[in-house]
Amino acid sequence: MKIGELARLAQCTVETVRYYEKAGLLPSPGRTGSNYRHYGDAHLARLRFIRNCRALDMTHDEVRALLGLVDQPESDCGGVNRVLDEHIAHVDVRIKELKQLKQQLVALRQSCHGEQAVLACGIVQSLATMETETRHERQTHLG
Amino acid sequence: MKIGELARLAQCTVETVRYYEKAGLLPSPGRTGSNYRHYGDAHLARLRFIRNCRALDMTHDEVRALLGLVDQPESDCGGVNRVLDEHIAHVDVRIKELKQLKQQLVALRQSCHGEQAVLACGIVQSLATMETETRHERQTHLG
DNA sequence: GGTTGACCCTATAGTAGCTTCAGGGTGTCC
DNA sequence: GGACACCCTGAAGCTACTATAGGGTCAACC
Repeated sequence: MKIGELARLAQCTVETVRYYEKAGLLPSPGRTGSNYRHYGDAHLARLRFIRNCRALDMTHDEVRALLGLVDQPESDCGGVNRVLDEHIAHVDVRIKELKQLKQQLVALRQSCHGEQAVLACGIVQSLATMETETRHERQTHLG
Repeated sequence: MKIGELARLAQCTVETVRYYEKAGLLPSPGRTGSNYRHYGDAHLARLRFIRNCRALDMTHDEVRALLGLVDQPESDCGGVNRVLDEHIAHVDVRIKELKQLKQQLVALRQSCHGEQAVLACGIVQSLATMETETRHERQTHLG
């Protein structure tokens, strides 16, 4: 099949497919006489795998790691489990970070007591003077 | 003060300060005879404001909106409250998304029943065959 | 035979928010 | 005058794409 059909079947764009090829996630397919990419079912399966991983917010490095493991089908699946467990841990960390962030934001929001002037607004004053001991270094790739 | 001291006081890097200037968040300071940037306390206050907003995961657009409001100190602070409320809503949405993602991941993780071969692993099989009706479009700038 | 339209190709630039690097100038101490 | 910390600009790199420019291919229709 040609790239347009592949993309449709995997629910992504043609540009994304070409991008994955350049990024080394999807192997380069054969070409027709007119230089069109020509894909088979194995390509579709691999692309679906990649899209599913991406839908689960894995990075390309994580996907690459999984694909590397899948390409050794007789080896045991401990590595797969490990990648997933680490990814779940990333998600957990990010949820905790965001919950803490929300608390900070709600507290900040409450420091405005309905004044009229921006000058007197508790939010603006806090943002201007807060010493950022509250800095959080992002622990994961999840923004 | 020079850029190095400013950066130290605001807990960021010199490069970040120059980047904020180019991005239009921090006004261009005066220059010394040897073309060094020369900052005053107003610059420090503004930089701290920006860094605090960024520590709260606001985008540059959100920060720009807040700075625009702050620069009209007599106007009322309803706009500030609105920016904050919207940002809190973004954070809420992202927390919900991540919780749902975690559920998917945990379910996927449980589909491995301790097989040895990658080929038979329920995780790998799911990732290869799942139809991604579970696709989630990101609703916010928070990754 | 010409042309329309859907599809394909490559290469490049843009997105956010920085970080890093190359290649230089400045200022002060010893 | 040499070492070293600091400053400057401009461009490239990061992630995971998306978009754009400028072209080639193929089948159908008139």
